[in-house]
Amino acid sequence: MKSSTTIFEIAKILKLSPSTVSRALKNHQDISEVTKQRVLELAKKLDYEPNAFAVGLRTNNTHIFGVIVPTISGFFYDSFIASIEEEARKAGYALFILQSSDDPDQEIENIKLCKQNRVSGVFACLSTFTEDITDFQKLKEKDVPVIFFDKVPSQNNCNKVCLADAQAADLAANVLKKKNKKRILSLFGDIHLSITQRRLDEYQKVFAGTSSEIMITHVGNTEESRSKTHEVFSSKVKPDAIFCMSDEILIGVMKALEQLRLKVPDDVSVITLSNGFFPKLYWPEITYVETSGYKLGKLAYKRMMDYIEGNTADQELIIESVLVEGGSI
Amino acid sequence: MKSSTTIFEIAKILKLSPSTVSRALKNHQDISEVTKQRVLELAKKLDYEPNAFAVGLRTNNTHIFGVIVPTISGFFYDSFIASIEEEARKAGYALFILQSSDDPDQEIENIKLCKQNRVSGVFACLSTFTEDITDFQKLKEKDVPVIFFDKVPSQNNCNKVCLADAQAADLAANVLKKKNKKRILSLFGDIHLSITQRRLDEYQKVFAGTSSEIMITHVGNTEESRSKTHEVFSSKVKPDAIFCMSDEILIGVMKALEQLRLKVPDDVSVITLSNGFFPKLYWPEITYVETSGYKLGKLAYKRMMDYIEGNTADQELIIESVLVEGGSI
DNA sequence: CTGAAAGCGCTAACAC
DNA sequence: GTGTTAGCGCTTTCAG
Repeated sequence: MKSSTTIFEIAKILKLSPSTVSRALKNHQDISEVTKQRVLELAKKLDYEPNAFAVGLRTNNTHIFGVIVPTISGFFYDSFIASIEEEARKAGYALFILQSSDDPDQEIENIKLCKQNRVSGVFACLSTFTEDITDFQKLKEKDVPVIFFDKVPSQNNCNKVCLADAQAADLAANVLKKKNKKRILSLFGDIHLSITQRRLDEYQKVFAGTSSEIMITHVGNTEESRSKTHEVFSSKVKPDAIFCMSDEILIGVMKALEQLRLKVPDDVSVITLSNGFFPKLYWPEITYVETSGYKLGKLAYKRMMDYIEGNTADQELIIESVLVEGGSI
Repeated sequence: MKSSTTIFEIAKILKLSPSTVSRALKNHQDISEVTKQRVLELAKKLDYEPNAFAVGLRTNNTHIFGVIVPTISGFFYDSFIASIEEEARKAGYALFILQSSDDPDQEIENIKLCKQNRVSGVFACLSTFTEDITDFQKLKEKDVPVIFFDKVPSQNNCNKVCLADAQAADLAANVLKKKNKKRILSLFGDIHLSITQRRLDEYQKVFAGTSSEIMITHVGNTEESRSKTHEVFSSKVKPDAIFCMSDEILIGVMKALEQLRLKVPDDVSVITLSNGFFPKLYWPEITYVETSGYKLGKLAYKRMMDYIEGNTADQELIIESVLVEGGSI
C-alpha cells in the first residue's frame, strides 16, 4: 500500500504540531474551534485515515473482536455472526472472523491470530472435538475477554452463553406427549456431542414411564437422516410422529417424506428444534422449538460489553426456548 | 490486554540483541543454529506472539484481506466467504469481514475500516444501491488490490470475477424450450438490479419468435414469490413450467406448490438458477443451473493472488454455468 | 490553548 | 554471526 496521509503531514502544512492535530482530530476540548475546523477540513481533503497499527501499538486497543466458529456457512453460525456484527458496528467495533472447520489444531491457530492482532475480545464456539481449552484460558489470563457460545466447555471457570438445550428438548417432547403420540421416530445427532447428550437426556425423561415408543436414532448428517427416515417408514408399522434434534436432520426427514408421498400432519406429525428458517420452507410450516442464532448473538454481545465494563465474574447465560406453532402436528 | 512477551525481553534473558532474536525467530540464514534453537525454545516457553501492530507499522503488510458483502448470512455469500477463507488460511492470510447491509453509506464505512487496518487486499460485492465506486478506486490508487465479485461495477477499469449470469439464464431457458414448455411462469428478482436485467434479457432472447408464453413476473422476496405462484396457479389455465431466477424465489415457489398439492414434475416442471443447496432439499431434486458461491470464491482468491504477484491489468473473469439435472422437468 | 518529546514492538540497513 | 540504531505513525504526559 502506498503511504497515506499522516498526522505529521497535516501538522506541517498547517504549521501545527502533530499532537495538536491528533487532539483536534479526536475533538479534544483543549483545542480551539478554529484549529479544529482547519484540521478537520484538511484531513478530509487529504483523505486522511488513522493508521490502525500505530494507534493499536500505542493504545493497545483495537476495537476488533475475534469470532471463532466451526464454519461460517450453514444453518446457524451465519446468523449468529450477522447478529453480533450489527451491534459491534454501532459501537465502533469490527469483527475478525475465523473458521476452525471443526479442527482443534486450526482452532489453536485461530487463537494465535486473535492474539497477534490484539483483539479486544473473542467470541468462541468450540470445535466438535476440542477437549483442551488451555489456549483459550491463556487469552483470558492476558485480559482478553473470552465469551464461549453454543458449544461451550463443560468446566465452570469461564463465560458462556447457551441455548437452553435441555429445556428445548423438554418443550418439544411435551408437545408430542400431550398430543398422545405413541410411536415417535426420534432423530438425534452424533451421540458424542454434549449438545446431543443434553437434549437426549431431557427428551427421554419426559417419556419415562409412558407407553410411548420413542425409537431413539442417531444420524450424522442430512443424508443419513433422510435414508433412516425412508427405511423406517418403509416398514409395516409406521410411526405417528417424528422428532428432529436440528435443522440438518429436519431437512433430511422432509425429503424422505416427500419421496414417500407422506402428508404432514395427516400421515405423520413432525416437530423440530430449529433456528427458524427451514421450518418455514414447508407447507404446512413445521412446528419448532426455537434455538435462535440471532438471539444468541445479541446475548453474547451484551455479555462481552458487560465484561469489558468490568463485570468479569464467570457466568453462564441461557436463552430460553420458545415454541413456534406451525401446522405439522 | 496485559502486555505480552516481547522480542526485547527474550533478548535480555538470552543476552542477545533484539535484532538477533527477530532474525532467529524468522529463521534468517545469518543466525547460527544454536542461537536459533535457544531463541525458539524460550519464545515458546514464554508464549511469545509477535505484535501484529508493530509488524504492520514497520512492514506495511498485514496479511489480512478485507471482504465486503451485503450480508453474511443467507444463500450465497456465506459459501463465498468460506471458500476464500479456506485458501487464504493456507497462505497465512486472515479475513476481515464486513457487512454492508445493502447500504452504500455503510459500504463506505467498511472501506474506511479496510484502509485503517491496512488490509493487503479487498474482495468487494457492491450493495444493491451502490452507484458511485470512487471510494473503492481510491483504495486501488493506494495500491490496495480490489477484486469485485458477484455484484460488480458496470465500468471496465477494475477487476471483476462474476458468474455467467446471461449464460446461466440462456442454459435454463433452452432446457425449457427443448422440453417444449408452452406456458412458463418466469420469476425474476427486482427489475432494477443489473443481475436481473442480464438474466432477463438473455432469457427473453431464447423465447423470441417461439409460441411459448413466458409470463415474466418480478418478485422482491421469497414471500412474494410464494404468493404470486399461488395466485397464478389458482386460475383456470395453469402454467406447465416455472423458471426461478434465484434460490430465494425457488423456495417461495416450492412452498406454494406444496400448498396447492401440485406434484413436480407431473403437474408442473421447475427449473432454477441456484447455489446448489436448496434444489437438493426437495424430492424429486430440482434441476438447476449452478451459480456457485464456492467456485466464485476460488476464482476471486486466485485473481487476488495473481494481482499481488504483479498481474495488475484489469480483467473480468467469468465462471461458466453448469446444468445440474434433478428430476423436476 | 499548543508544542516537545518519549515510546509502543518490531525490522532492516549498516556496522563490526 | 551478531549488535546498534533509526524509525514506522500515533498518543500522551509534561511543560509552557
